[in-house]
Amino acid sequence: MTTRSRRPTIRDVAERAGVSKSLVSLALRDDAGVSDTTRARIKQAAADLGYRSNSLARALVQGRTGQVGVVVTDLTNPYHAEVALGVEDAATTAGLTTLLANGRRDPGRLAAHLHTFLELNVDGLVVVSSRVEPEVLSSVAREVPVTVVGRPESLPAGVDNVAGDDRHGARLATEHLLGAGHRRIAFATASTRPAARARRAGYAEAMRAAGLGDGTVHVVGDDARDDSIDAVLDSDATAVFANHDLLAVDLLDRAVDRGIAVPERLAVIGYDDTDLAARVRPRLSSVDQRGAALGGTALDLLRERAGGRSEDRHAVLTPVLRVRSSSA
Amino acid sequence: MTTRSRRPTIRDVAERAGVSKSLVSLALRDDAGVSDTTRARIKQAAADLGYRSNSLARALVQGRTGQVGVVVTDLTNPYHAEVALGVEDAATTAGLTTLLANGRRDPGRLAAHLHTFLELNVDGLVVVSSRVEPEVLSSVAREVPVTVVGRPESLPAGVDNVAGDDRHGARLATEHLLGAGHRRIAFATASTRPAARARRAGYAEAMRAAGLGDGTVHVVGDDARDDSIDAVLDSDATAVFANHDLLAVDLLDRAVDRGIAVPERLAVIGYDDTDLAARVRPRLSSVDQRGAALGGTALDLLRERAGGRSEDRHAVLTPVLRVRSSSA
DNA sequence: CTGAAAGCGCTAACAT
DNA sequence: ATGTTAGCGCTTTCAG
Repeated sequence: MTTRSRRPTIRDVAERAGVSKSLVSLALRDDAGVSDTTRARIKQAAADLGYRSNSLARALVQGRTGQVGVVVTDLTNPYHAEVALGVEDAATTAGLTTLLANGRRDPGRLAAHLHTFLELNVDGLVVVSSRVEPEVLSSVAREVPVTVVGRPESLPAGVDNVAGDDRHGARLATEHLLGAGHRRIAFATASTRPAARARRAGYAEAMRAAGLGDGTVHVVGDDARDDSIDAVLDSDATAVFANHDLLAVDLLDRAVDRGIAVPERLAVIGYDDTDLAARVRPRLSSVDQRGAALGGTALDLLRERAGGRSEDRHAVLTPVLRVRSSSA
Repeated sequence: MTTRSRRPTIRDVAERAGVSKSLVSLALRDDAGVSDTTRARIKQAAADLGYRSNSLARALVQGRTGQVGVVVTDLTNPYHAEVALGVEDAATTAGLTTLLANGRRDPGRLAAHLHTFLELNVDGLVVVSSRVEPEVLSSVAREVPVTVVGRPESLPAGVDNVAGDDRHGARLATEHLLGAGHRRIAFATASTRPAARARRAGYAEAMRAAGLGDGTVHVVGDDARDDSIDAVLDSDATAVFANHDLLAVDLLDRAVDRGIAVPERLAVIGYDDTDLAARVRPRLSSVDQRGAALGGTALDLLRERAGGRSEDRHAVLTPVLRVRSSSA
């Protein structure tokens, strides 16, 4: 039953069609210079044998694999998954295949995956993580084009980057709340990394523009049960802009527990526009980073590099506000 | 800056160390029969050059790549993502690397990914989907070991399988509701595929055992706004067991909209124990299929095949009930 | 212990 | 239009 026999090679096809090895190669790749009749005969032979070309061998001789590696910090984060899908779509369109690996928020594991991909001779790498050491990025980028999606602490030379305009997104969210008449608007974050800092800056900017000083920033604990979540609810804020959806959902939850009506007594808005935002009650307003577009852009940058560009590019995408009932 | 120079090969290392090509190969793989001093010299030379072996070339000559392909129906489904992570963990432990591809619920795309992986000469395939055509599975399984995770309509010979015990899981859920005193318990599902049928059977079994006949089954529409969701709420049921978490969450939502108290007036329990279950309000009770364990088992089966087993194996894992406030 | 040579399956330059 | 030949980078006999 399980006839796991040796796979037919180009040689077997040649023999069956009664031609030479190289002619088979040409014919199968629809290269010019093969008569129609011969080509038909060869293709028939290949089909008969169930021949499928060995991409390993081809890659070895051509020096390129047509594969791009995507390394993601955390696939269980729907935003990251969305970026990965965006890369995959663009790659498929370009006739490339993607390999995906999950780093689980661990810089060591992330680096290991990058090296595995290098050994597989991928033609390019997309890093959906801001946790990879700059030295690692830069050493990897010496071998193949690399695009980082997101905002790492520092980005070495030789590496491309694409990120959402966090500052602008934060301004959108804050201005939306201001427009609804809120004055005491707080910003809450558990992170102090670059993306969070940019959002904080955008928030402060909008507050200042409205003559409200720098606003109020709450740096909360990572844990939903943390008292710092309560501190936000205990403040006099009538609206809170959370650095990401998960935090916003935690705030929503605590508010429900404590009988604080959302959005009547407290408006809440998140960031990332994950599935969760559209599922919780009340529906969470959120800033959409357009993850799929980020992923697609990352692949474009890779292809530009492969095409010869040598100066670094840092692309920025404009996010979009999705208003739902948590802030309406 | 971007010195994307030719990667050093085993030849360069040999030259630098002043030995022959093959000796480098032996030394680097810690093969016996190389003197310690020579080995040290060779390793030093390799390190100096930043040599990294070309896995393509190695795979070509060895006929195996050390890679297993994982094809998932829908990575945005957290349950599937969990299975994929389980495979990855087990693979890493076994010194294998995993390649991940996303099929987006499309049988055509799923099949295409399987073939891509075959061309990459993976040593085995894990299919986390019940949507791949049996003919595709069986043709693929002629070339490499294949394990399907889940319950496809039909499973061809030559393919291994691992699935949760859906019948048992459904019984657990139903018995839990019975134990809480419920009598009018409904089963709701949008699917009529094998997993759903098995859960329905488990539900009916538990109901009969309690002397409640076959119970009441609602086949609802896929869409949350569908009236059929309301039909469940309008029935006289005091508890509902939903075929999966997303459906359970839709029920929860509609119940909230209509002022139906959960769990006081209606208890709800889901299946899959996704992140969502622990995040919605009220917290959703759910049956945990133990996705990571399913993934790990899938890899074990693959390795057994590679080790020479020729008869098919169908492994079954026992699920676990997670009780939260939606049914307490 | 070390080196030379063959070959994995394919492509591409070079004949014919 | 078709065939020959020389590798891609590595492992693996088989002689020295």
